[in-house]
Amino acid sequence: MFEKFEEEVRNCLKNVVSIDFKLEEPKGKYGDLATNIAFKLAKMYKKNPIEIADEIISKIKGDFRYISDIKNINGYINFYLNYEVFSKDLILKVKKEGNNFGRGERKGKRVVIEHTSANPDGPLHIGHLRNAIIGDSLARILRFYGYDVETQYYVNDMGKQIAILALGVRLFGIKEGVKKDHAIVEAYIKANELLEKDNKYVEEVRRIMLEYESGKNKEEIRRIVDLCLEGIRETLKRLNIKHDKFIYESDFVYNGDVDRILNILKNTKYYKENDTCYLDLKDFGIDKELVLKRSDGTTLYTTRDIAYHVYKSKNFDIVIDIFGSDHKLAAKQLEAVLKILNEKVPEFIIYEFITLPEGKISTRKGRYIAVDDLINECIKRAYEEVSKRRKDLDENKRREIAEKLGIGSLKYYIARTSPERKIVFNWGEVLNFERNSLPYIQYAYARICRILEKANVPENFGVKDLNENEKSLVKIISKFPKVVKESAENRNVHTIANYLLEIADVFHRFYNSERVLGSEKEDFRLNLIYATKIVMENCMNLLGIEPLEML
RNA sequence: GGGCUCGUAGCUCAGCCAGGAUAGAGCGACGGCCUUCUAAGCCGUAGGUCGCGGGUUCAAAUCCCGCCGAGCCCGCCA
Repeated sequence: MFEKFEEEVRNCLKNVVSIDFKLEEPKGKYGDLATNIAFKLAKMYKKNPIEIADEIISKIKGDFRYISDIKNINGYINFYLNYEVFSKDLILKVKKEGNNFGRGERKGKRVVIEHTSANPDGPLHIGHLRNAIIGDSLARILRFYGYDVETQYYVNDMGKQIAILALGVRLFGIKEGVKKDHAIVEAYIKANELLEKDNKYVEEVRRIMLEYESGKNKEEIRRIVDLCLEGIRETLKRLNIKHDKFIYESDFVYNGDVDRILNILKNTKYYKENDTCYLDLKDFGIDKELVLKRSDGTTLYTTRDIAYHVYKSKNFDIVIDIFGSDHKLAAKQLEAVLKILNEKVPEFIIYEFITLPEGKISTRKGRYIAVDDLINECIKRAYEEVSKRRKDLDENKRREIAEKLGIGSLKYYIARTSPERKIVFNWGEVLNFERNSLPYIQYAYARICRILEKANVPENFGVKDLNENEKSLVKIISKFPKVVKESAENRNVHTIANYLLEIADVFHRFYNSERVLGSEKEDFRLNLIYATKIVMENCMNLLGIEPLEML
């Protein structure tokens, strides 16, 4: 809605000046929108910007719905919002559109987002979590913005690590009575230990790999992989993260795609052979040669990944990959190869790692925190907190709140940090249930729910003489569509998370000094907080976090 | 050594892409606010050479160059 006000300001300025200008939101006690256009013109005409601003303002005329006043402050032209009319329009719109408020128009474009894609050799750990949360939320955001989004989990069910896993399962079996992915990783870790000790197992792994690529152990390995995925999916389900499709890497070998693409590449000038087949990508600024086939003839992860990306390129308009920063080179290589093949280059969302205070995460060495354990710990801590604060609630209710608050807090913590910032994992920070995190947001939401429980939101309401707290609330929620656009177009998730926090912040302030029930403005305020509630819900939906009516 | 990313208050971060009017939050510290819609809240005080040095500009945390510091990558692993 705020964009309507912007549009009005932009249009009236366009009628007066012909150069490009930028609108900004002043921070302090200035207008609701301002432009520095007078400074730009002052330079061009060598005149005082204050005079120019006056001149521009005098030329602006017409009937405006949302502009109530225009003032020249030190050369900045400030536009003031007509809050009475704007608030009414906004609230009516939000009420009418409900959970569709802020939704973008259909773009008619198919987007594929690949995320999580953790190797099926063990449970998800804290590093995968960031990938999954960013990917899932981005999918929700782009869908809401109007794209046709499909999410895919690329299952790396081929290559050395899977051969090692197969060896582990052959030798040690899969423990019963344990969550499948956790049982699988035990065999995997043991096999890795053997490999370090005894060379004969290295040869064994090589043989499994060779046989597998020719299709020999297909069923055996698929069974192990699917078992592990069963566990991973269970974890993702608890996190409210869903993939539309699971795409198996090995399928690109078996269906002939990999060979087909290798043949195409063979006829390019980049293709080279010695013991191996590789691409020389120096023309793309990559010194490192990209090996496509080992000397024993087997393909590599990258080879198969190229085939996967060609498939995505052919079936979608926009390809988005969520990658850890350790995959930056791989991304660059992939980009180069896809250019050679004349296929769509993906947009890479690169995130930095979450590290443990004691060092790097390694599934192979069993040094990681499983997401399952993390979730349980979050819920446990949330439960303690809820129990402390809500002794009046019964056990079941407290457990229910703790479950949602614990998982939501974890997701929120990761979603709100911009991806290029590395995170050193710290229980105290992740599980901060005091202020400024999800509980703070949920608390604002619960406060709204509590008021709305006690009164109906009247259909009709008058709006007049808004105070600062009311204005702030109106303004912040009116920006939601704009925030969605920004978040979607920049492909970032933390914008939404931070915006949601801002709404909660503004609401808490409002709540603290303005009475809703029993006030003279009860009708208006009920409508206002109801609209706030809807916008908060819409935000939480984009983050895959369930709003809590009570905490 | 080369490539990429990050460096904003004691700590954790937003703002940087699309440069503008006194750089925003939270934690921690100190001081206030519960007979009224949940105090998981609100208000106030203290705390900043926006890593350092140049440049572009009327204007730089934001753009450009150099340097310093931290992280990641540079496998016939994935």
